[in-house]
Amino acid sequence: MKIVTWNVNSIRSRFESAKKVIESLKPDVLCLQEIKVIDDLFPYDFFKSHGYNYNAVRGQTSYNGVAILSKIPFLLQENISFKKEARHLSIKIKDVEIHNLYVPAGGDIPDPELNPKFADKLEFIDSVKKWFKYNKKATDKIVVLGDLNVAPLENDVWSHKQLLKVVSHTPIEVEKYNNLQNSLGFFDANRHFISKEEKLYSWWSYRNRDWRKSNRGRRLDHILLTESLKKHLKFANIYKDVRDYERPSDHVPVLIKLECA
DNA sequence: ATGGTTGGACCCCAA
Repeated sequence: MKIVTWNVNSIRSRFESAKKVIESLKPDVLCLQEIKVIDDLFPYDFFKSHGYNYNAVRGQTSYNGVAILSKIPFLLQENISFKKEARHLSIKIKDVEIHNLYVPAGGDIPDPELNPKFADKLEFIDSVKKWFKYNKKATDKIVVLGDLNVAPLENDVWSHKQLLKVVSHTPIEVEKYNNLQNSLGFFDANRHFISKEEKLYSWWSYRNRDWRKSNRGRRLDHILLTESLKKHLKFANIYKDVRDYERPSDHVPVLIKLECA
């Protein structure tokens, strides 16, 4: 089973990119964030025409919004609510739960006292951590993926030193992120295959003339798995070339292959 | 230190 997570930054602006992503990566399950559309206006037909007959959409106008498109039937699970914002969707395929998350970006000022958006971000990560701790077991087969908006490792950003006070890589966020990761002993699918010593990004700002040349990337998109899925994980990759598509999202897709038991 | 760009709604906000 191939599972992809991708922050599309508006699905209605991303048809051409999405078509190419679907045709090249051929995911069985496609988890999207920042669809920026209400449920009624979601492009269900576009995905059906590409073989995704099963969908779960939790949209919102203008901001946020998450969706899961699947070629395989699934069961819709409980969603976490947070200030009426559409940031979580979860499904179950066989005995594997998939949780699609869009963590708040958190604004610019890395101080929860001065910046309510940053306070919300910390609170959101905390509440998700608690939710997993109370509702799930470390022995469950769980995939947590999405735009988690935190680059936890030194080599998840282009300059650890220069980003210590930049929202997405501040010590307080990384601590919250690690607490979430440790809640059920999740491991990082991409770092399972690529050493922590190696630079690895999934996002490059639009505000660069040449994203590839400046290469000031960050790894904000993640796939975390509980230990019981370790033996099933066969492959993980980040598709950097998608950043060069026409009208690209600022995030690129991240994929894992799970060999089912 | 600042500004750079994109998307979606509305005459600016969030990323």
